[in-house]
Amino acid sequence: MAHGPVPSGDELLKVLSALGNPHRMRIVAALAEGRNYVSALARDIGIGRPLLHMHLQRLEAAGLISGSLELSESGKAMKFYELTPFSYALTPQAVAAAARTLTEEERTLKEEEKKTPVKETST
Amino acid sequence: MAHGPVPSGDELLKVLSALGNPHRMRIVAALAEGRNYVSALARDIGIGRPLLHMHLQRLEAAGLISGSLELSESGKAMKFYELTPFSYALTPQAVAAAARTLTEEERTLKEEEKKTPVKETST
DNA sequence: GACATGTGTCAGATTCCTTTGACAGGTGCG
DNA sequence: CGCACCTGTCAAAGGAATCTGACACATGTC
Repeated sequence: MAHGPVPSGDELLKVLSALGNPHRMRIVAALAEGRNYVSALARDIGIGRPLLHMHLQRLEAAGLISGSLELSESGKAMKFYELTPFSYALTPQAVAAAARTLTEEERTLKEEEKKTPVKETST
Repeated sequence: MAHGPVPSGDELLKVLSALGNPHRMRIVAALAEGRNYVSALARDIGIGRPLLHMHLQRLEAAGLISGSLELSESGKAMKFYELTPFSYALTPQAVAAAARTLTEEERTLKEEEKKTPVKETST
């Protein structure tokens, strides 16, 4: 969590859009009381597993939570999620600074790629 | 700045979803350099007036900016927008606290209320 | 083997958000 | 009056995000 000073535009955008959802806020709230595994978490919040799975991925992609697959003593595989101690200061200046580093509009980027020979993606 | 300590869930949700958009972040960035009126702002950012209008309303609804209709010396009506000095601390605890005060999907709630006399909860 | 628990993914339906173009005013100026 | 600038709103289209049900797989227990 090294974004105390100035997070990049894309990073902040990802965080904000990830947190700007009631279900995901509740997930964070649930994880704030301790780590938990998917099924129990789904039961706890009251949503389906597939849906929770999607929200968890979104939160993890934003770097707000992290999941680890562990084995219970009984031998069953269980994926535990816990939240990452993040900290963002939301002020006009911070948002403005981040906005200036936005590389958004991938569409525009792709347009550029069509012009520029984009040397394949390491595949 | 009336939300230093603990913003309500709905308020924080509105703020986060408002800021979680590249165009709106850019709008905040543009307004950070000073107040401006709609048409000029649209030209400045590079989007259409109707679209900008919608984003401005979203930001204003979240309490992040404020607009005032003024008259230029020539007599033309121009709507100036300027940003409000907001400040939110984005931490797991803050989000968790806000999430607990979240109003349940008003839509679903209303629907349920109309059908069933609400007999759940209280567990 | 049947059952309950855990994991994950998929396709499809839905709903929400975003975006655009056209429209309807208003004013001042040549 | 016609042009340029300002304001606002509307409906339709497009796309992205959300949500659901069904599926496949693994494990331990009865």
